[in-house]
Amino acid sequence: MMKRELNNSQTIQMQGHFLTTQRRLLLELIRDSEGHLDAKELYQRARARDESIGPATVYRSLNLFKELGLVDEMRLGKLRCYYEIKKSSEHQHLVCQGCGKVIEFQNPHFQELIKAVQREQGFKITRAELCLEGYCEHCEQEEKGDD
Amino acid sequence: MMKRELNNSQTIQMQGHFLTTQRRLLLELIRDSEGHLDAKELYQRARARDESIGPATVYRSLNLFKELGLVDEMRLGKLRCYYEIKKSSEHQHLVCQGCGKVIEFQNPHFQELIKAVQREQGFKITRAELCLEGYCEHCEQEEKGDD
DNA sequence: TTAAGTGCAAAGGCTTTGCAGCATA
DNA sequence: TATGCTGCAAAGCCTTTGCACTTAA
Repeated sequence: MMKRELNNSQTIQMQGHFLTTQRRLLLELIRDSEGHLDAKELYQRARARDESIGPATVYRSLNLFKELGLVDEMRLGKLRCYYEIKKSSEHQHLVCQGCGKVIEFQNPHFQELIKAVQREQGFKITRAELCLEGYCEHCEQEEKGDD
Repeated sequence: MMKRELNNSQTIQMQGHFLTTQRRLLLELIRDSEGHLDAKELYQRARARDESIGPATVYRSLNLFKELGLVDEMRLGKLRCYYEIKKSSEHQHLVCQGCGKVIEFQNPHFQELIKAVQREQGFKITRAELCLEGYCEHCEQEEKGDD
């Protein structure tokens, strides 16, 4: 298990806010999770590594990270928000309803779609999020078995 | 202002559950809103027409309607859930961040995209929801003015 | 050093649940 | 009429806020 330290660029990105032990931990956890954690889960993982961290710090940090543009907030599956370190390249998410696995993907049709809607509806689109749910190959097999 | 009554097909769709005064009112409100109400807003509108209705009834009814497949639940904009009477044809939503207007649209690229992802990721997709946010022509103008 | 950040606990929203009375099929 | 539904109130979550203490720059 790699445990890279957050580097100086992270400090710079804090834009004057302190990069505290707690914030560093939270950023590490978000990054290491490959981006599919909700606030509650993040709190639990943080707690496992720092007994004294409180939920308030988690929520405050998430809000700060969002504000600074360090993490993206996504609504996948049910109603929960998931967080991930902001990436330069756009990608969308696919959630397996069987095992909860989250897959990231990119597809040229997506950009096509955005452009088309922008043109046809006369909207300037600022945020586009695609929520796909379904069953991965493995869970699809199991589903069939259960019927 | 048209105020069509819910017809018998609605009764049938209740699948054995009572079509009570409250449920009829809620379904009417959801339908008349053209589908972009969250639970709180629905409660307020219901309250305006029936002083005595409580939030519990609204939430219970929404859960029932979802269960029966009478309404669709969508996550648009912030984190709120919006409800609309289920329609046969698929459509997606576009929210204006300026005025809150919700536009429904369909675009062939969307189906293309779903098919492509299904094929490329080996997923069986069961739910697909596209969340677009931006500024409509009118609000885009105002934005420019404010800068 | 000192302003910003933290933990704790309490408060705030929204949603669900338990229960006695009411209304629909 | 009898079960299911409702309203009320209380409880449950998740998230935010206030305050005194701590800590990073």
